[in-house]
Amino acid sequence: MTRPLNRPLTLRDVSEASGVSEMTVSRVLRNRGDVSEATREKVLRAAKALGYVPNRIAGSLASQRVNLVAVIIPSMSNMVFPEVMTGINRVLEDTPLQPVVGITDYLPEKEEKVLYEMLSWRPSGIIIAGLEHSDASRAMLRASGIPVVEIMDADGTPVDAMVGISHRRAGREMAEAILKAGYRRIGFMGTKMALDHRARKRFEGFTQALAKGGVEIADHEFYTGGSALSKGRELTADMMARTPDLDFLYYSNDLIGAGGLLWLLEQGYDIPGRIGLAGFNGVELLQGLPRRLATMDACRAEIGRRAAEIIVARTADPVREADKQVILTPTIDRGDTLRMP
Amino acid sequence: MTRPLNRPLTLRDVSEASGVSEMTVSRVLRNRGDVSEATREKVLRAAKALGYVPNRIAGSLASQRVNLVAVIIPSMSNMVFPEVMTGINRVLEDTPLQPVVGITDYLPEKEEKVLYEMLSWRPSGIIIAGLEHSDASRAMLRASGIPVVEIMDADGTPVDAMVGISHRRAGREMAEAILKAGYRRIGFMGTKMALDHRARKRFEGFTQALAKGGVEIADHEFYTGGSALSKGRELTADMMARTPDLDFLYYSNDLIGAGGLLWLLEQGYDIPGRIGLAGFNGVELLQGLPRRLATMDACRAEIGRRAAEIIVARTADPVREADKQVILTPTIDRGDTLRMP
DNA sequence: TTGAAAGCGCTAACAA
DNA sequence: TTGTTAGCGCTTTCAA
Repeated sequence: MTRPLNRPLTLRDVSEASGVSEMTVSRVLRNRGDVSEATREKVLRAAKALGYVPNRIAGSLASQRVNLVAVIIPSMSNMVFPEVMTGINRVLEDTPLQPVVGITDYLPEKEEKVLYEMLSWRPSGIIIAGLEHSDASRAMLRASGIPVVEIMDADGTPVDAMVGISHRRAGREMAEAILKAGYRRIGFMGTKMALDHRARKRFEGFTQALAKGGVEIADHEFYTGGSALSKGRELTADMMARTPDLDFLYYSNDLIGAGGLLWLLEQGYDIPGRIGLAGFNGVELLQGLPRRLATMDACRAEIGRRAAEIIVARTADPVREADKQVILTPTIDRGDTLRMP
Repeated sequence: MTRPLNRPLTLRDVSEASGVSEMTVSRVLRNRGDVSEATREKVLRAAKALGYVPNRIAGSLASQRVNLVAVIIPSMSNMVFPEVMTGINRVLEDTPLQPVVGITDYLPEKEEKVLYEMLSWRPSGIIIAGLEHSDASRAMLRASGIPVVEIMDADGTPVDAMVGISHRRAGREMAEAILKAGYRRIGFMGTKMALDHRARKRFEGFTQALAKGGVEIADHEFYTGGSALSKGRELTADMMARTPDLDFLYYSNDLIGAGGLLWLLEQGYDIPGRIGLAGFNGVELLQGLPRRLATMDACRAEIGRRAAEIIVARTADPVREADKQVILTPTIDRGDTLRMP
C-alpha cells in the first residue's frame, strides 16, 4: 500500500505480503521442490492479489537459463515465412521454449546485427534461414555453444544442423518436367536475387537442366518491389510482347506466377496447350485461382516443425547428435498449367 | 585459451585480454562516457578477437532498462499484421528499441498468457491489438507502469493510448455508399467473428446504416479456416445460388472478396452493373486482379508507425501525455466494383 | 518442508 | 579518463 507508484513488484513484496520467505515464494511460483499445500495457497493468493509478474531478467541471470529460441528469417511479408513460423510454433507450444523472431530483409549486414542482438539474450537455440552467412555471422553461430539449425536450404554445409530442400534440385526437376512435356521456348521471371540464394539456386538448377536437354532460356526478367501479383502481370505482358513464341513461363514464386496466369487467361491464351506455366512454393492462395498454377511445395510448415524438433531434442539432451541433416524432397504439383508428357 | 569450452565469454575475459578494467570495457562497448581512443581501440580489438557478445540479461538487470517493445497481435498470416509490423519496424529502426512479437490467435486466454510472458521481460512499452481484453489483461496493462498503445480499433476506451480507425464507422460508410449507389439486395460474407471484434464492429455499423436506409441484409454467411480466396469463391457461389437476386456483396476482408470477384467474373456477371462488390483492408494483392475490388484501407502501416512513435516519445519523456488518441479516417476506394451514385 | 547466504554478469554512482 | 564498490531480482546450494 505504501509501495511507491511504479516501482515494479518483486519477490520480496510477495514474500512480505504472504509471510513466507522469498525462497519459498520463488519455489511456489516455479512449481519446484516440495512446498506444503497451505504455503502454496498463501503465496499464490498474495501474488495474484498484488498482480505480481516475475522478473525473468533476474531469473534468467540467476539460473543461467533462457527459454527463448531465436528465429532469424529474411522477411515476414511473403507468405513463406509465416508458414515456417506456424510450424515452429506448433512444436514449441508444448515446451517451455518461446520463439523470438528477427528479420534480416535479405541483407547480410542486417543478419549479422540481428544475430548479435539475439545472441546477447543468450537464447537456448537458433533457427536461421539459409546456409549463406557472413564470416562474422558464421563465427558467432559456431561460438554460441547452442544448437543452431539452418533452414529452407539444403545445398551447402551447415554450421551445425540443417533442415530444408535442395533448391537446385527443385529447379532441375521443374526443368525436366517441362522438357518432358514438350515445351521448348522457355521464359523465366523472378525477383532480383543476388541476395536470395534459394531463388538463385533454383534458377541455376533450372538452366542447367535445360542446358542438359539442349535448351536455353529464351527470355528472362527480374523485378524488385511492388505487388507481386501485378508485377507478374506486367512482366508477363512485357515478355510475351517481346518474345511472342514462348511456350512456357517459369516464375520464381507463385504470386507473380498467379499474376501471369490471370493476365494470360484474360488474353485468351490456351493454357497449358499454347503455353504452360509454373511457380514455386505451393501457397494456399493458388487454390482459389481460375486455374491451379503448377508449383512445387517448399515444405514450409514441415521445415519449421522439424527445425523446432531438433532444438527441443538438443535442449533436452545436448549430446545427442541425431537428425543433423534433414533434407525434404518436394514433388511437382502440375495443377492445370503444366501438361502431361 | 584455457577457457573451458562453452563457457560463455564475460566482460572479465575482455578485461583480462585487453588489460583494461571491466568498467572501462563496459563503457567502450556501450559508447558511454569518455574513453581515450587508445583504450577504446585496445578493448574493441580484444572483444572482436574473442568474439565477445555482451550479456544483455545481466546488463538489463543492472541498468533496469530493457530496450524491447512488446507487440501483441492476433495473427501473422492474414496480410494485415505484417504491414502493421512494417510500420512499427520503420520507426523503431532508428532507435535503440526492438520489437518483440507475441501471437494470440484471437484467443483472450492466450492473449493473457502472452502478455504475462512479455511483461516478465520488463519491456519499455506495449503495442497491443484491439481494445477488448480480459479483466486480468487490462489489470496487467494498467499495473505495468509502461506506455501501452492499443491499436487497430478506435471504438472504445483505451487503457492508456490508442491508434486506430473506427470499424463501426467503416462499416457504416460502406453501407451508405452502397445504398447511395442504388444497390438494395445486399449480402454479407465474413469470418466467424465472435472473437474478431473489429470484424464484428464493421458488421454492426454496416447493418445499422442499412437499417437506417430501410434496408435489411438479404443474406449472410460466416466461414472459418481454409484458404480465403477459395472460401470467397465457395461462399459466393452458394449465396448466389440461394439468393439469386442479390445485387451487392460486402465481404469482411479483401481476400474472400477477391475470391468472390474471380468467381463472379467467370460466371459472366456484369460488375458493377448487375452486382457490386466490396471488401475491406486495402491489400496490395488487389492491384493485380482483373478488376480492382472496392475496399477501404485499414491504414495498417500508418497505425504501426503512429503507435511506435508514441512509444518512442513516451520512452524519451514519460510525462508527456500528448497524442493519446489517434483516430485515423480511411476513405472508400471504389475500385471497379462499386458504381458511382 | 523451509530458510540463509552467495552469487549470476553487468552497470550506476562515486572516488581517484 | 579510469577504477572501485555495491547492488539489480532472482536462483543455486547448502544447512536447518
